[in-house]
Amino acid sequence: MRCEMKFETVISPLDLDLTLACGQTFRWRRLEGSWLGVLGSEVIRLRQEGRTLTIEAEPGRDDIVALVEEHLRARDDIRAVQRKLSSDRVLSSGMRDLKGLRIVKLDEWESVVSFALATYANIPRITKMIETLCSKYGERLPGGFRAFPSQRQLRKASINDLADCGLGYRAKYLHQLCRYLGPGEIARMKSLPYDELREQLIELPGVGEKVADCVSLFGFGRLEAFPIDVWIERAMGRLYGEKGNYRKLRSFASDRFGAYAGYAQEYLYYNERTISGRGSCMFSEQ
DNA sequence: GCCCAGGAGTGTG
DNA sequence: CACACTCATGGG
Repeated sequence: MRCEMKFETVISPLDLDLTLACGQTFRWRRLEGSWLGVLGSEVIRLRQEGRTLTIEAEPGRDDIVALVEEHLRARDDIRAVQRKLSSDRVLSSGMRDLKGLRIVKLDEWESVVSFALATYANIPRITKMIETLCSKYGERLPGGFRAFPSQRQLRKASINDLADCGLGYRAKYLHQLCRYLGPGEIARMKSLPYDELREQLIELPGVGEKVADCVSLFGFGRLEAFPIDVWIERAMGRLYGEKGNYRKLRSFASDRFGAYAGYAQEYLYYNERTISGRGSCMFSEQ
């Protein structure tokens, strides 16, 4: 990548490593102390040194900083988030060490595809599936990078073509998604309240409650969404003694975390995955 | 080889 | 409503 444009900005608090490597997004690669990724049609390199975030990109756009700031949700008031969640005895102590972990804002279409593919797979595999899709169907970008393929680009692929990308049974869902969900529908859904957005997402093939909540949170930026996967289910049982079906756990989270349930979920998710890799728990049981 | 993964869809009691 | 079963596969 021949980066010619260079910018600096401050997003605070921010821990780029925590934010880009915790399973919200699957397209950033860590290389020699910086992060390489694609936002829209822009190849971007990010490097954090203290409070300074350095952004490098190809010349061509003058709003690269705004692009990155939107992706990292620079306008989120993390202090307000943590103040609100600090009333929760379980989260209050450990979450201070995670204040640099920010929710990211993904492209809506990319989020639907990514999390529909993410069912019943681990993160390395999800990463590979998406990488293969991008390399086969995404627009060519400088430096051998690829944009995330659009709905129209993916429509050209048959179910077998998609299965050849290692998608398994998910190939059929993606094939249908390309025919049911277009830019028009996405534009319309942006203005819906969360509960209606969620209902309409669940109507899509391959999208159930969990995927709809991931898409609501990461794609449509609804911070009240609380996706419950196996890790969160485990964490809620262990830390809160809370067990049951999706509806019950979701209701518990909504009552407890309210408008910032998405951040609470990210803290719990990070912690649960970390301790399974022989780390120690950041949160104390209730 | 075995186990499990940021589950969804479908059928049954 | 709650379960049970299937789906297809690769990474650890």
